[in-house]
Amino acid sequence: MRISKLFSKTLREVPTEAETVSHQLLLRAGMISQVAAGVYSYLPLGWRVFRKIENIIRDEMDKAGGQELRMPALQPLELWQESGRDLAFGKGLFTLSDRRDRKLALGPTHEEVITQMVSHNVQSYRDLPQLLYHIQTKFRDEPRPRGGLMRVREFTMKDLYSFDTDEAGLDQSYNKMVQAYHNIYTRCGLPTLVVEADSGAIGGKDSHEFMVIAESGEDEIIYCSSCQYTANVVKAQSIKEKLPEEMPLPLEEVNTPDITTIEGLSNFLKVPQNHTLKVVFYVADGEFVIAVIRGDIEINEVKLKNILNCYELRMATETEVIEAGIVAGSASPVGISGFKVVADDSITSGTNLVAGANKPDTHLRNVNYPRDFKADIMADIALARAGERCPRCGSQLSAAHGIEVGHVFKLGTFLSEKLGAFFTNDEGISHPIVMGCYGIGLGRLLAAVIEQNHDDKGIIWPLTVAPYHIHLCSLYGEGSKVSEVAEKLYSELEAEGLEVLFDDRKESPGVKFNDADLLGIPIRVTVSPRTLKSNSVEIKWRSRKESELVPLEGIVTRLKELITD
RNA sequence: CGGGGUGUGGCGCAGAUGGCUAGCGCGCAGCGUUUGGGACGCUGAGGUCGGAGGUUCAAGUCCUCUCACCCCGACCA
Repeated sequence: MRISKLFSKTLREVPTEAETVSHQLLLRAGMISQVAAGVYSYLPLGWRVFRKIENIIRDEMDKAGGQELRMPALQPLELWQESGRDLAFGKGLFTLSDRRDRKLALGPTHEEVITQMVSHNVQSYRDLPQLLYHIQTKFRDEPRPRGGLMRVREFTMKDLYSFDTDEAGLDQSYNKMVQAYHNIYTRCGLPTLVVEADSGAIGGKDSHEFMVIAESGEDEIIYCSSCQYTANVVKAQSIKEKLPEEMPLPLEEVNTPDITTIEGLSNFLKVPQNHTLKVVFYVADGEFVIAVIRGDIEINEVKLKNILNCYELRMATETEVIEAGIVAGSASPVGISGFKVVADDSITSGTNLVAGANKPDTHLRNVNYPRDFKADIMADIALARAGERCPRCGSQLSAAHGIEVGHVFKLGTFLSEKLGAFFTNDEGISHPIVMGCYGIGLGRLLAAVIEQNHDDKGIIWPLTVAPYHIHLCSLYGEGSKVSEVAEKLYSELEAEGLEVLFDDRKESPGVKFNDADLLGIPIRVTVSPRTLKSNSVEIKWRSRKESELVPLEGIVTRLKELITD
């Protein structure tokens, strides 16, 4: 490809809307173009990278025994109502009506479609296991698209679904996929971490995410460097410090003027924060819920949501709290009734705690569980934090940010049961098929590759996903011998099937080199009067600092070797 | 959805107290001079100032409404 003919242009200045590195570089290199919030076009160079990633994924899926098929983006809404997941996805589901006013959804994922299809095609244990996948556009009405390709509303996902007769089979399929995913990321030049994850709207039991560690990542990972425990914060656990037991004392009211925060309370009464109780008010699918936790710990809303088994969980608004007759700032579960109380198990340790008195400017000393209040649900709803101790080995936990580039789920049988995907086993008994699902967002993966492979000048593509392998630069070309040599080299390389981007423009060396650095093609080959003096060209890897002069003779085979090594 | 911010040629921006032909840099086109890390000169093209309504002799500038986009939070590949 000649740059002089290339549709996209590079940008000198960083577009103001771009914050993350990959977004800036994709825009500057002319790889993508925004159409609406969270909706992008891929321009020729970006699309080439996309297709390379797609092919790597396809290759690994096929190697793992996957069969590629293709399901539609447009799906009947009924299917979602049948599985009940229209509620789980909520507003994230794009819906529309056809001319007969039949309701349709743009698929945010494809479990329903494939499960229904499998229910028609699989009757016997002899038909299992199956690994089916496709690479298709997904639509999700994200509350907030962001970071360029990081989080968009229309995106391409590779999703594979496994169908097995039992848990052991599922485990096998699951492990195959985990291995295939590792291969994919490695081939894309991305080191990833497998972390324990929450399954969210997808549902199911075990679930792991593949994370690329990056400052710009949206996710927080809690990990233990001594025992390899790694989990998404929303899932992570930590050991809660046990507090010494004392003799329970009688309840005592204290006046606490204008004290409404745990910190203020702790300072005012000279009581450590871990000797206080914190209450937070939520609305879970319309029901008012009180969450109680030790004052020094934060509530993990994902854990809370899972315990409550609800579709929508949000903090209660100020008016809802007032309408519930609660004194915010001095609230506690002591002496309050009519609400569901969920308590973190941290409150079972420690005695004589300080909690609100449910009266303005008043708190209670010597609150003891379960003497003074009861919880409807007692569970772990705490947010784990770096510095706390590992639930597995007791060492100190650390935290890092990550980009979620893949997610795998052991779904089990809840969907096959709902959608009627059963098989007959060798004893003639009908069983629900055991399912798993495995997704990779291609655009996000592409962005993550850039986040991991760039410098202040631009992108540094790994050879495997680079839009082209060779960036051929001719300096001061027009009408000279340089042009003759470069043109000849270009056609020879193309004839050999090498992927070459040829900068044949009438631009100064500075412009060409800067563009080459920005575009990040792995090998730069420069032809100029200077190199021709010694009958050679200059070869420079984008990833390295130094360059070398290489004789023109045999240059094509030399380059071919560089690329295949 | 809550909070913050921005909309002015393709890109980045400037346009106090309203004032006459809306500027600058980059990019783009033509000509000339340059030539290994974003060269220089001259000439030129390109703008419904996000949109609608209003105030005024006069609106990019003031008022009302609205739309879009970005960033921070609650969600996900």
